Amino acid sequence: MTAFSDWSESRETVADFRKTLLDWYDESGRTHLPWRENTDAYHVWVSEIMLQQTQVETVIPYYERFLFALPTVADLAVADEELLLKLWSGLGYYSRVRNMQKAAQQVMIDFSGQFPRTAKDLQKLAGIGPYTAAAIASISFHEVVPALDGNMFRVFSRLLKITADIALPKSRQIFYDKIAPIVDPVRPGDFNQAIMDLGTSLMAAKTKTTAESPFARFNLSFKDGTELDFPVKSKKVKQVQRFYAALVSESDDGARFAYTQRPTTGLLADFWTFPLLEFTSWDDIYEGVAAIYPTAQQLTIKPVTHIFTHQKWQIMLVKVETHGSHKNWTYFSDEDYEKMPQTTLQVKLQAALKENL
DNA sequence: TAGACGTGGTT
DNA sequence: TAACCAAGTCT
Repeated sequence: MTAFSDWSESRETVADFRKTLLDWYDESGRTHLPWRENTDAYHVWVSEIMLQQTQVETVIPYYERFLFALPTVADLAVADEELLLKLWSGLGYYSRVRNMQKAAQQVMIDFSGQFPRTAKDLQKLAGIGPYTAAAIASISFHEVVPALDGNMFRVFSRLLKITADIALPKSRQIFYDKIAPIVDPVRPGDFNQAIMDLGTSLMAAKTKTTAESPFARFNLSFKDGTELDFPVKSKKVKQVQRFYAALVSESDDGARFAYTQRPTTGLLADFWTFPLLEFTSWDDIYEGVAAIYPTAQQLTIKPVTHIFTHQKWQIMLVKVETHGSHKNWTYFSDEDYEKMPQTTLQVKLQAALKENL
């Protein structure tokens, strides 16, 4: 092998890389993960969806609970949405679980209860894109396809100094074409999982390769000291600040609080929260609330803050007295509230309320 | 295609 | 702290 040169065309070096990777995986891979104990497509699917943009440690308890409550795809297909959202509460990206039920119904109706066995067909299911399709196809059905996730982009961009911008969708094909011939034809699922483990350990985002690494000799960017320049990634989203008053309205008997249901589309779709009034700046909130509810009392000194990917919310809890009915408000007792699926945002608001009542 | 979509952890 | 990262997909 010539230093500083692309080895992906060399049959010998590719074979060497596969063996090095799989030997390392057998020795150092995270074989103890619950979803690696059973390669049944349903199990792999549930884990892959949960793991999207979500860390392993967070997922484990959710995964165990979900599989216990819904052991088969048939169970998922007919489950109540409220149960699904309960099982997902706090995990985020709630469209994932809604799409999972759609996909389960597709499997039952369009595929006679059997998961499709190829990446191409798996992508027909709701919520399954190119990454998840390839992961399931390779792990459960031994299809020889690369599962291109953030780890694989990073690992191969460094190994082969691929400069395509991973923020651009069109770059996926460039990576796919480069990596597909490298995937181990005998153990494609293990190859993909090994790359993920590699990407979270020896080749994590801010980790630099050492000369002792078994992958140093394959790493072209390590050889010329440009490792942390990869992957090339352009897009950046800036966070928007938003300011809210969360209205705490007790029913006449003092036993229940008012809630409103969020719109069916968009952020936290369909979840119930305290009624929220938005203001353009922090300073407007006090006067703004007082204008509508003259007897309003501020309940919190510091606002509750909640950060989404693209928005930062600051919410002040305000106790209000209302006269007449608010069409969109519903009063729930604590007992009924506990039964409903809740987002982390609402859990924070509720906790702040209990502390300050 | 760029932006929306949750949450928790790290720097 | 604000920004960025973590097993992406949908519109």
